[in-house]
Amino acid sequence: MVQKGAKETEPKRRGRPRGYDPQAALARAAEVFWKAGYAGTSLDDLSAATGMNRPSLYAAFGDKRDLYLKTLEHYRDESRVLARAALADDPPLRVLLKRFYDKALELYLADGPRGCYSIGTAATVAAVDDGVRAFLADSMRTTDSFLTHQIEKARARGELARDADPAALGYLATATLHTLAIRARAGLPRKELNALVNAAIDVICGKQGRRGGA
Amino acid sequence: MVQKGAKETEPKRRGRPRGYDPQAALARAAEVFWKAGYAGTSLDDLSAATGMNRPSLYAAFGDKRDLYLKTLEHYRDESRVLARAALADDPPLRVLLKRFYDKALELYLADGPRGCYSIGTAATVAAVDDGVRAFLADSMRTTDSFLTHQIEKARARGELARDADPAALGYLATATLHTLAIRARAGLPRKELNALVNAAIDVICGKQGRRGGA
DNA sequence: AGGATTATTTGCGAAATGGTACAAAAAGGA
DNA sequence: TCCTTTTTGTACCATTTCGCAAATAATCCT
Repeated sequence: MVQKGAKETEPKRRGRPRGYDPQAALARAAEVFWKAGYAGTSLDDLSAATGMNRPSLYAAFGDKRDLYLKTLEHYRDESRVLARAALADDPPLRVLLKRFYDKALELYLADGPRGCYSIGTAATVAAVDDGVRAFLADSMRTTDSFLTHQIEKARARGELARDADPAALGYLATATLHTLAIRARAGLPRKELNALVNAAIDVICGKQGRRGGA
Repeated sequence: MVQKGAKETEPKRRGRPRGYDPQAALARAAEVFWKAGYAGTSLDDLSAATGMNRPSLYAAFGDKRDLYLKTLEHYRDESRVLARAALADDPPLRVLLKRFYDKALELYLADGPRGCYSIGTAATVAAVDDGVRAFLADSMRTTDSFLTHQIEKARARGELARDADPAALGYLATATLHTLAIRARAGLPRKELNALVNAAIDVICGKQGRRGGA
């Protein structure tokens, strides 16, 4: 029988070979959607970005909406990899959050001030498309849970005040990510975004409102 | 000479009278842009919403982008009225913030889960339109300043710890507004949004991380 | 009454958009 | 070699989109 997961034993597919890599095509498509949003991106734009003609895009990914949803999932999966990387050596909360936000900012500023793909584009579509709305809602709840869980761990390890409320701080940690996403897209300078990151970390980690030096 | 500002002495305008009120038309236009975003809203949609034919829309407001920018300004002006109303009787910071966020949520949920007009639609356009980006950046800085200023006042009045940092807390207060805007648009239930408001207020006003009831 | 001014209406045009049918290309298998 | 399968390419379609020209309507002014 066919061995799944072993690339070198994959049987030769009949028919003409694909001229594209699905993951690479999704990443290319996301790049153009990231700039102009869903409605502002045409099939010609997507075709040019992926190097695939329109019938090929349809055959590979379905219609425009299907493709967009797949790019959102692709972005979510890539973002999770980044989040997990921040946990690699089980760092203190302050270090974890700094890494997390810095990684996010790298992503949000990688190709000019594009901000977060999900918030920058899916928020607009969410009001008129239930599938996109569900994706966005899920995405936010996942972020809440991730950050709240890290804050709980930190409190249990004595890094936070005993009466710190992880749910409340988790909300604020997610709110920080969201505001960074929008501010990055609005072109605010990296220096301001860094200041915001440091401020948020100080508040969340218990140096509330202290005037902290870098 | 003509008396400006006195409506009853305004001279009769020559020519055919207008069949629309500019402010009402802007509000109607904003309603449709609010749902589908800038690129997802057609001139036919705007025409139907405002009751004005397309040439009239062009004559009154300019092209589609001009109209959109005018609706953003209209929304900004209306929002400022709401913010000032929260200040009417110079309340303590906790009361002010509660009012501010509650008013925002009323606006964000007034016609189903539409969220904030500016963040829900302008963020997407910002990446490809410098005018919209500038509007969004300005808008966020104005909110920062407003909230930071209120926090400074509260600290001066002894409502906050003496070492509270208004700039840091101001950022978090704005971040809270932004996350509410996105969550509302993503259809998260009002109950969750209320919980987030209460959590943020507790952290900002100095009951950091306490597990608060109701 | 006629002219000037301003607003609305009708109809149109060029271009763009999302999607599809079908032929051709490129492979595996008998 | 021929058949089957999968993918790509070409051409096309119906509809939508944004913007505009010109005629008409509704007012004020002389």
